[in-house]
Amino acid sequence: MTGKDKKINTKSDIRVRFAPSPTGYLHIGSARTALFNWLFAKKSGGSFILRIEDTDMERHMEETISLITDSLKWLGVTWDEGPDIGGRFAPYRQSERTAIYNEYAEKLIAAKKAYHCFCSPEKLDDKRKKLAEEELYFKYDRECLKLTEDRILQNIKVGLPFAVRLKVPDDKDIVFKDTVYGEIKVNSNILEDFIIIRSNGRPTYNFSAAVDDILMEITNVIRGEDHLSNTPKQILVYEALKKDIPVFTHLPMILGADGSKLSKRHGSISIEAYRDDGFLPEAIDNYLALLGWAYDEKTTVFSIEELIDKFSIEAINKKPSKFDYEKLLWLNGFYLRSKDDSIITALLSEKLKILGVPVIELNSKLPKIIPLIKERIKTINQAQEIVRPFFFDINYPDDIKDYFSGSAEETKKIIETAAASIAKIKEFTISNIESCLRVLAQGLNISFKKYAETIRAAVWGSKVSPPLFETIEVLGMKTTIERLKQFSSLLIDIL
RNA sequence: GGCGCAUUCGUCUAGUGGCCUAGGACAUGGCCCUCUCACGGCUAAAACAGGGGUUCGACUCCCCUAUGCGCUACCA
Repeated sequence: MTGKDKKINTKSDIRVRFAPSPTGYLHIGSARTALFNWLFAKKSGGSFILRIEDTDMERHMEETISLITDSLKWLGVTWDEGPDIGGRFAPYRQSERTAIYNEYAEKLIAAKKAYHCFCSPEKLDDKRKKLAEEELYFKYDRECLKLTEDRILQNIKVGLPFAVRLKVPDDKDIVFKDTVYGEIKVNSNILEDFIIIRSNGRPTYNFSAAVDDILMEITNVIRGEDHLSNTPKQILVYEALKKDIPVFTHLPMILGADGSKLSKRHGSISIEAYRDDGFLPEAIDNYLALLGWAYDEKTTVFSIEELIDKFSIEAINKKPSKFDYEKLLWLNGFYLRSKDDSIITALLSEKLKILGVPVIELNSKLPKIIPLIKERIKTINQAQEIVRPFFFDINYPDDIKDYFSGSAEETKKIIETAAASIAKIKEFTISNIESCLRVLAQGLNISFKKYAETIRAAVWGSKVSPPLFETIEVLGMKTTIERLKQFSSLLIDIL
């Protein structure tokens, strides 16, 4: 309405959460979910909560928690409350909240909205299988709902293991409005009395997530579309507890290039892997934002600030998207090109140090090298490859003779004249190297194109290289001449 | 099987009944720049899943079909 109603970047009561299960690294899809939650929180001036959903101790792997938090931090997704920093509603690990879930389950039992179930998983399984043979679907038959109070007490007393089931109301339409998918209506009859507390005392997902979202005062639930079908169950928990439901926003899935669920078959799917492969976090963030969201009809590049500024839940679309590695690569290259040389230098230095290049050599060469390769790389790892001949001896490939088009005689002449003339250059500058080589080519009446391809093969061992004169300048007179001679002797063998 | 959701160029998408001869980006082809490769510029090819309605008019609304995906666990 009026300007003062606009609440951007001021504190608001909006509270969102990212709730990963620590079963592995942070993958693409989860990262997108985290990003959208974070963008929404930033945009609305709300709080972003990190909660670890580790209720299944068998699947849970402790080490992966730091894997996930490290990746989030790398992406720039920061949290206001979480397991490591605490907050008003601590603890933020569900494994530390078992007593809370049990307390709420007890309340529900007392209110006759949930009940003890002594059926063993094996027994249930048998029933399921039997019905499956007739192509029928098993829905829990409420056997334990019929148990008398005395019987239940007796069972508990003798130590019979039990789970707790939520009593799902009969024939009730569960309706909610998803901000992306619109109104969703499901009849409760298709739902069984699902388990909320397992026989080991731990809650199941649909219960712990709902309870925590209530307790942590989550206002907006933003998560993957795979949870859309679970939402009615959680709403039932909200209703049983007499609480208002939050605003639900489900995000379309991210699929592999072939349209199937994104998996290792499709290449790297962990954020960690992209970091190791030399991607920039801003490129990943930007790319992820484009999956299921668009600002207008032409903009594709967004800085984090622009993303926060322009992001809106309303603009999220419903269509599942396929992960396009090529486009990510292009974006990363784009960001790399826009970066200050010093940033690329720092990133590349790290990689090169590991390969054993002395820091002093790095410091002297890299400032000259970066401008030469900046427009030729899409990742830092590609930079590492491209830059190799500047730091290590080269091996000529077996098909090296296909790299130049002249005759053996001609090639030999080119190499020899070059070696002799280059050795005489007084000041080893780019322009002196250029004029030296151009004069040589002219003198031999050879096109410079052809001349250059031969020199390139000799000093770089490849058909492609960074710009020749600049490359030679960085290599230095000594190395250049050594390579020309090395190449020359090789020529004798292959011609 | 049941329930739910989706369907615009190869891919990400714009499009909310006439602005659409459907726009942009990546990828692809061509041209230019050029010592190679890139970068950059120009340019080309490329889509409304199918069938019914509704309407003067449908990419846009409704129905059906097809296809895909998700949920249907004492996984999350």
